[in-house]
Amino acid sequence: MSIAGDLIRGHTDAIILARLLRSDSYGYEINKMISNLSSGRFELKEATLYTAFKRLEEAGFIASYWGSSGAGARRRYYAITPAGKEACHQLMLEWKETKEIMDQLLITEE
Amino acid sequence: MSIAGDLIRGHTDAIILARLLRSDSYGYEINKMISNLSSGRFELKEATLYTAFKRLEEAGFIASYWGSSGAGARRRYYAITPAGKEACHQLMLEWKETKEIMDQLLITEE
DNA sequence: TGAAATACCTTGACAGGTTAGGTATCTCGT
DNA sequence: ACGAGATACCTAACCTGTCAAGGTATTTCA
Repeated sequence: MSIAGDLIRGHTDAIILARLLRSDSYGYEINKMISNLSSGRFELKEATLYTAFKRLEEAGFIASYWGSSGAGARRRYYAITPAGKEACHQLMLEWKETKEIMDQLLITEE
Repeated sequence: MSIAGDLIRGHTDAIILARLLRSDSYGYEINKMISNLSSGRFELKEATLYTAFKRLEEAGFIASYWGSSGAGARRRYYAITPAGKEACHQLMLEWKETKEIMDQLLITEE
């Protein structure tokens, strides 16, 4: 990955929630989506991902259920909750503000 | 402040170096500049600021000297080094890439 | 049958930010 | 003269999210 995790830190929850806003999904797939959407430039480490799931579930922003596994390894699916949608919206606003502020702070001309 | 520290984490060095690219300055003033440039929406904690100075100086990105204090409390000025300019440039590119990637990752439409 | 992909999870260490203190000087109003 | 508030610096201990490194189990395909 070309972008260090610390640069994204504080935004991983937003990333995950944004993915679940589209549809229910499971860890492995979400990680692939993130890799694809960033053209391979960013990838969440598995430990980070699962820690985030735990954090988000404890916060009530996502709920999990085991996929009705007919074939393939078992999958734990996650669904975003109403509170999670609310939080996602909020986090996106914060990202917008972070961008504005950072761009201001990095200006070097008069 | 309206923006949590974790959202900026990993970018404080870039912010400080960008300020010193303009001119030498000292801790208290840099903090004021950051507050002003962000319209009061972001403020580095003092402890964060001074640990960053220490980190940047140890990395050889900035150099410090005591201001010729005629009046007022003593001030420790910081100047950016050539290596610091290089690092600043690099960090700005990383910020640009972070923005691009994050914007991709937060898209929820098709 | 064995490698590679899929899929999940945990533990311990680490780095950077925060909390909560501390010191000292200068200015200004009363 | 005195106290409040601004200026200006610094540190130790803690908190939190990420990461490295390990683990388990199943399916696919050569």
